[in-house]
Amino acid sequence: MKPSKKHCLTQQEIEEQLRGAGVQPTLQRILICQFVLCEADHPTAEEVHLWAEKNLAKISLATVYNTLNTLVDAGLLKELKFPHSDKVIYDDNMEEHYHFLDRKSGKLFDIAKGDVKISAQLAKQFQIQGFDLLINGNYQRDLKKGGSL
Amino acid sequence: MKPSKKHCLTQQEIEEQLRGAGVQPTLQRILICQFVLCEADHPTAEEVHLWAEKNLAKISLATVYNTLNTLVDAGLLKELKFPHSDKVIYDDNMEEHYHFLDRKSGKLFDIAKGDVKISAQLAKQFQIQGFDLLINGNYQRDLKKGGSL
DNA sequence: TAGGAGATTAGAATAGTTCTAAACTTAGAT
DNA sequence: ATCTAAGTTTAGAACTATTCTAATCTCCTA
Repeated sequence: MKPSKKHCLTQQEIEEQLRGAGVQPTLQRILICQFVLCEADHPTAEEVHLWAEKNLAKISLATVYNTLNTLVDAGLLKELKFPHSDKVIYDDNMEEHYHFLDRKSGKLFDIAKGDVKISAQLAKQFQIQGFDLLINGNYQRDLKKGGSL
Repeated sequence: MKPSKKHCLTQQEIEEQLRGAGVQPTLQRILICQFVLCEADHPTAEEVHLWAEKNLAKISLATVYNTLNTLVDAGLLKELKFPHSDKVIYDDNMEEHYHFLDRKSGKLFDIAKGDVKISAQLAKQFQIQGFDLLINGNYQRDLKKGGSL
């Protein structure tokens, strides 16, 4: 069972990433990066705020939004919106990719672009520049024998 | 140049459709159906409201929302949400289909399911039930010689 | 150790939609 | 024609997610 944390970064590394992206590495920003770049999985602003409140005595919701927007502008985070929710979802996977939505849990999974083939035969008026694809269905963990539940 | 109206219905036919779907055909509902089922193309609630105000002396925004939700529940209309806008968009095309978004104009086009082939090679944990696909790009009208602009 | 740019903050504002509770309309039984 | 009950419409309040505003705070540079 591998850990679900994608990539753990030290505070140093986060500071460097921020500075490299032209963003002043303040306490609040470093903390939020720790969460959104290392721990979280498709969090909403609300989830980031909740987490930040636990890990930083005092932080305002406005700062959470400001920071998330700053990170998006700096190219460290992607902003996503899906039909099943009105909340913006943040994704630190900066590769172009698609998503799978588990209908039961509402949980999102990244799907590599290479795992899906899309071919569209459209009238030539339609000049395709990109696809937004949300696959929805059922995520069934522990399918293999000896699943650990 | 064929008219863009998809299917024109008489007031009678609309009343029948409503009754058939178990919805009382009130004046407001018939009027709104006239617009969303016959005239409009992917309207928002706001657009429906604007149109309704012009064609019916007095109608409240609440009624517009109530009616649209009633039509969705009755299976006469689909509710769509896309990442480029926070507004719900209504679609009277009840076939399963995809959409094309013209980046410049923000205009949406229905894309028949058969015009697009999607094949996903995912781990078997992912049991696919459906795809939400938004193709985005450039809609270039008048590509053929003799375009009428 | 003062100046100033930039960051943070609380709370107001905004947008889109839903809720509430009262008034109105309608359908059906008489 | 009349009554009643159920269903519809309405204005405005409420709600949710997010952005804005303007004051305060921080901290780099000189």
